[in-house]
Amino acid sequence: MELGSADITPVVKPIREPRVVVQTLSEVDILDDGYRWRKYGQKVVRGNPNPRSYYKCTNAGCPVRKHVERASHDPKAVITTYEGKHNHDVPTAKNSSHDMAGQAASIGQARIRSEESDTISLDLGMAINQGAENGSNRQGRLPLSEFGGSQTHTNDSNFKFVHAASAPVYYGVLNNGSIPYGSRENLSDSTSLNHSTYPCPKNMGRILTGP
DNA sequence: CGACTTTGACCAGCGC
DNA sequence: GCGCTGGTCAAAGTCG
Repeated sequence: MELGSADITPVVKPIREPRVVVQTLSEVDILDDGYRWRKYGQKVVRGNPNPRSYYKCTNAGCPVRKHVERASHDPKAVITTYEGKHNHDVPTAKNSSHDMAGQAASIGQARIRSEESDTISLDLGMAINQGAENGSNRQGRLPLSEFGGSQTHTNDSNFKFVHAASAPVYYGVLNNGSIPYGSRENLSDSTSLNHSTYPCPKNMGRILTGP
């Protein structure tokens, strides 16, 4: 549409699967979102002394992958990047008594469907409240807002702030595969540092799980 | 015994 | 063309 066929190079990124970046404050790396994950790799990436772990959904035919890495300066900030969409139900076969699995199933696969753009409908099975985004405005200092301001193309990528169980979670939906935040360090820097004393009521499901 | 984690090696993409 | 970085694979090991 721009110039027809001169500048556009759509072939570069054939990424179809929506990418969802979830940042949580947790002491554990593995966020039990109800699905079964198999670790298939670990790598130390630049700019972050903490290794990044690669997980795949163990369900047959499920192409979902997820990368888990800790923020460089925050041992409690865990950045989880989901890629793909679960094409199966939550395997709540573990113990759906009173565990996270039950919660996730109960709350229903958080279907993040953007109203602004038909981005994704990823059912992560995590406990996510969509309505929490309007109530909390404290993340205004985050670079996310900056991102939203400068990036007028909300169509291509939108970022959402939601509450997962009650832990501050930043939900980023990428439709074009680009990174919403310019520098990850900024994100991590202002993420948990300011939320050291977030008001966790009582409903902290699993995100902030303690030993 | 099965499922999962760990770890090293290999491959592809990108920048210089 | 070369080197670096990120991502994935596969074999071995560990735990329940």
